[in-house]
Amino acid sequence: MRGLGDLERAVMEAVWAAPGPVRVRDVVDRLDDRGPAYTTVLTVLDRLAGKGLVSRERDGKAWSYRAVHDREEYIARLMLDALALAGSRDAALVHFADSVSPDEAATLRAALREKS
Amino acid sequence: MRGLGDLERAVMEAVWAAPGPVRVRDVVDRLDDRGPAYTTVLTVLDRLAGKGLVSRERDGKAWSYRAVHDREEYIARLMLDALALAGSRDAALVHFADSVSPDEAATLRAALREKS
DNA sequence: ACCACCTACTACATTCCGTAGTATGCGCGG
DNA sequence: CCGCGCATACTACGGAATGTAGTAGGTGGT
Repeated sequence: MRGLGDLERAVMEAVWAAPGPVRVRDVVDRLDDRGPAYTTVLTVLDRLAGKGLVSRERDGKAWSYRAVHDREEYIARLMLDALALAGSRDAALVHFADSVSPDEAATLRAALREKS
Repeated sequence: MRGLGDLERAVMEAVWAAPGPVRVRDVVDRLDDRGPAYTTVLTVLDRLAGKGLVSRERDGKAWSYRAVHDREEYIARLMLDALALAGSRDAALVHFADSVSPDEAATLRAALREKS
């Protein structure tokens, strides 16, 4: 799956930012800097649902949308997708490890310790 | 920058696979399974140059192209780009660390040990 | 019954990418 | 010295993704 467009990403941000399921109206309100039309947001949410990134559920008259994966999970997936393109996954990982900040390296070390 | 298309990626593979700079003809030959026209490859290489992924230099009558970054560097960059989209980089890294295979975890640990 | 709000469907412009033709330039062989 | 062969620059076109939104129609509340 190709990455998301700008608006799609902004909509996902809005969905992730909300504590629970959101209605289209909520997303429109959170996106007032962009000022997209209600129907534009509706279309984007439909497309995101088609891509499996959000799910819909009835909420009275309207639909509510919720993210299928949380944001960090999604990011981790993107990173894995990138990694999958590498010829040598190990070599790519080494480059990656070299590129992160010291703080992030510490986070990674800790997470890897937990892991096994 | 949006990710590359299939042909663009295949062309980059060909460029990376070569030991040195490649001419358009070389890339066409390496892509005979796809059988793209010479001019198609030329166009793609131009676009890749426009994206800063390859550089051109004169080689007699023809141009030669070389990858600006090696393949693993490119992959690491993609992974960092994905990471940059995270709200919490740390949380994303933890998810990522949880997702890699044991072998890859070992590679990461080793690389992180080297690092500091 | 009517208004406000929601949804489903449709539509259109832009950009990216795959794909390639055409026109043109230039060096080498005859 | 001229044409052939190969390389390049420019242009083009179709399909998919994305941003953007209108229109028609349903439904609940007043």
